[in-house]
Amino acid sequence: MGRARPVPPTAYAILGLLSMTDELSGYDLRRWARALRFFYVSPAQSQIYSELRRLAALGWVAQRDVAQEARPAKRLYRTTEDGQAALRGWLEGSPVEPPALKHALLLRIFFGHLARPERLQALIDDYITAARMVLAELEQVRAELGDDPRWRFPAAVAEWGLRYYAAETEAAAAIRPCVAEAASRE
Amino acid sequence: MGRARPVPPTAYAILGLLSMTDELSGYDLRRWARALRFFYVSPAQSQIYSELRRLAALGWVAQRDVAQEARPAKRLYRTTEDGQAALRGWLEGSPVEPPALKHALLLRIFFGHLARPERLQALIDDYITAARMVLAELEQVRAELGDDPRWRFPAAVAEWGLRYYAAETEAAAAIRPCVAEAASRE
DNA sequence: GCCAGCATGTAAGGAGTTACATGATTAT
DNA sequence: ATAATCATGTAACTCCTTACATGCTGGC
Repeated sequence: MGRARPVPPTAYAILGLLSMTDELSGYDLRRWARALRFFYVSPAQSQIYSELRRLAALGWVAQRDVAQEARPAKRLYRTTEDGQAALRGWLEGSPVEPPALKHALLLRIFFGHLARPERLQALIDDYITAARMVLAELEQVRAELGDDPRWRFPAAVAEWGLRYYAAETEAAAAIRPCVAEAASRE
Repeated sequence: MGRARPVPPTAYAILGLLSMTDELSGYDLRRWARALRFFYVSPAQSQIYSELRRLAALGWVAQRDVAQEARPAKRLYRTTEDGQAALRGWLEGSPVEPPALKHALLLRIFFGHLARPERLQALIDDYITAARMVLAELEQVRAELGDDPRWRFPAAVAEWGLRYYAAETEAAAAIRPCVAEAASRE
């Protein structure tokens, strides 16, 4: 019973989403997976389907085909006992990867010596605007989750996210003058 | 003169590092690239070499082989005029990708209903410890950069990083009790 | 004797993406 | 008319990673 090669986090993410619901199609999952976008790259549609096939092959999800009138047929998935056990094992036993961040704005600021300062400031301003929009979204998400114990953990993550994006706007605003200083020099 | 397919950000990152220095080998770059690790996944050694070959093929860097006694031969790279122009074009003209985050801890907390609360708390504690270590590193980096105008932009990024990781420790500490609350329920 | 450092490179493969294909229904 | 929604799936490709290969020098 050799443990096969490790399953990627995205597969666990999909399995986890299924574990919080009853039965979902790949199409449904695409919407659910958007909930991850604040803290985890939400997978492409094609990947959702391929991960579902992987999970089915592992016996971690069960599938059921449902015909519909006037709509394409659905394939509904739900977690199996093995799937729940796999998720629990992942949560309890596997090492947590360090967060992977690719911050394209910071990459550009890092090489800011080659840009016009006004351009950098504009990029920072755009970023603050975008972060504020995420904040607004997250506030709504947080409100929708309420204090329903069923969504306690997503709610905790949303609260983290609120702090996260608030800190981003503050950090962006804080370094904006440094870039301005560079502007007044050249 | 059809614009070929876009060059990945990592290539610009390497080009940018070369633009801040005189001449570097792939081996040297591996160390320099570590500076990116706080805000951008720092590339694997093999990728550094392959990106350098790509940049050389584009004419954005020039290479020069240097024989050494008692050491393997070096291949030193420096940016060309075209390379500088490409970097400037990237900074000024190309759209900034939204930050991509893969926060494995938050993914696990999101699915926390399947974990023992003590486990989640331990994960959070580990994360806080790790974030504090990053903070210590960043403080040192920031101190080393000083107020040398040459490193103004890296310094600004380091300051962003200090806020970022401080916010992470705070967010982690803030949601820890929510997880604890779950513990007292079950 | 052994490991770290210097220095480059190949091979294999996994994770993830975009774009395409199909086709009916409903709303604008 | 046209777009969005429902619903799944394939093809091609890129990015990036790990592991391996090579080999000399210097310090402990």
